[in-house]
Amino acid sequence: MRYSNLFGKTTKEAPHDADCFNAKLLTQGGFIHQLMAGAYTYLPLGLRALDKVKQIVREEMDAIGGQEINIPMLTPKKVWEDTGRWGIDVLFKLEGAGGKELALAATAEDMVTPLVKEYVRSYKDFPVLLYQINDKFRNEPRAKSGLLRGREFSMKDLYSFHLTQEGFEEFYEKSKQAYLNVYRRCGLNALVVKASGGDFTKRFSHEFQVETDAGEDRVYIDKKTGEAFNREVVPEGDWENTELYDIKKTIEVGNIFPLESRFSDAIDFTVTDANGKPTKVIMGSYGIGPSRVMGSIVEVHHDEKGILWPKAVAPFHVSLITISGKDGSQRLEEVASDIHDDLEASGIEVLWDERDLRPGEKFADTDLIGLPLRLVISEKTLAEDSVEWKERHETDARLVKISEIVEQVHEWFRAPERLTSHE
RNA sequence: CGGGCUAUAGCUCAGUAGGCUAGAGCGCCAGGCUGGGGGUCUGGAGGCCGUGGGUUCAAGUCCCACUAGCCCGACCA
Repeated sequence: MRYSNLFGKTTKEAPHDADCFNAKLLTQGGFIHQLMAGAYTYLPLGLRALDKVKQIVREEMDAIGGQEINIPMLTPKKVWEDTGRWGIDVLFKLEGAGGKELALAATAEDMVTPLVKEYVRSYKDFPVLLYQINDKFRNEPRAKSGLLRGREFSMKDLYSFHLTQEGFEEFYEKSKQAYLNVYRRCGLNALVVKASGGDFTKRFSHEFQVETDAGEDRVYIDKKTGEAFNREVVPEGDWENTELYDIKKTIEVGNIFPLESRFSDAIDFTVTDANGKPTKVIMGSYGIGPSRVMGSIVEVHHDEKGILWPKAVAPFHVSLITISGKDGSQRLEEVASDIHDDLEASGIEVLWDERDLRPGEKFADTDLIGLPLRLVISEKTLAEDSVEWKERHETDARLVKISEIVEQVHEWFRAPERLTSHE
């Protein structure tokens, strides 16, 4: 893609009210634009990054047997009443034609449970593993921190339905692993944290937490066992005991939740088992917010110049910069165009900055946007039949022969990534 | 939902004690020089000073209300 065709502009100055790195850098880089508190428009760059996160989540959910569906975000009052949740305060309520009472989906147990009840005919249809990736709406009293806490945000929610406790437990552990795969692939190092099961269950639920200053949570890591706990399950009085716990400031990037039969009971959803006896349906819910993950990646991977996207979620893989003199040479254009086309043809996404700007401005922009590999072609490099190669996390550049550049980019693209934190 | 801060050009901001015919930098438009880290010169366009009310000879500036954004807290199944 040619930079001059890209919708969205970088800005030199940060927005006046940007507090945290993700809001500041994503806005400055032209990834997102705030519509109101807690709601952002994704511009082409931002949407590309978000879609990559979603795709990783999708692949990992498919890998553990999840099937993707899409439930409307506009929902009738009845489903929330049936589960006893019409009154929860984060629900956005609205009135439809004829005075119908509606709500925007804040989560989907209330819709997915009756759906499964209707389609399941026999114990042989179990387990059922359904997920969706779409926007959720929560009327948060206070939206904050860019993409980290919005009123409309993207969320993948998976729901599991089992008839046996063992079956559920097995899947629950599998999902934990799938979640860790998602974070690893996104360049995040997530802690598995025991948290309260809330009203639904006496058991622990599990949160996935990433260490960052922008986070609003605290995680307590038992110095003896290495186990991590959410504040709500740390014994009273031990909160600030740094002899017992390592305390870390974190952002929650996902959680998995044993629901037992909280929702299936609410709508009398039981199934006759092989012995002809009615059996409770055991559920679990598994949430992960791609938009919050995207914001967290920026919080963890940035430096004073801008973002450092991990290869797997970068909006483009390669930043190709041409530096032309006053009268740009024909050859410069041809070499760049060939490299661009060859790479794109093999699935490597290239943002070609062919704008007629001074080099410094292009370098500043590409550092801000944070694509993992930068290639520069100028009269200087052409004189060596070369292209300049510099990865975003490196300080020094080197020259690569034009004849070898495409193959070397392929190798780089396939190689496992060395991820470092830049906070 | 309590407490605080903020609102002036597209963006970031300045605007002293009420005297404004409202400024700067960046960005934008036209042109010159320049061409490997946001360079430089000349000219230009661009404002209901968040909204409504009040005080005053006079309000961007003071007072009240509202709206919006941000921060702290509470909340976050």
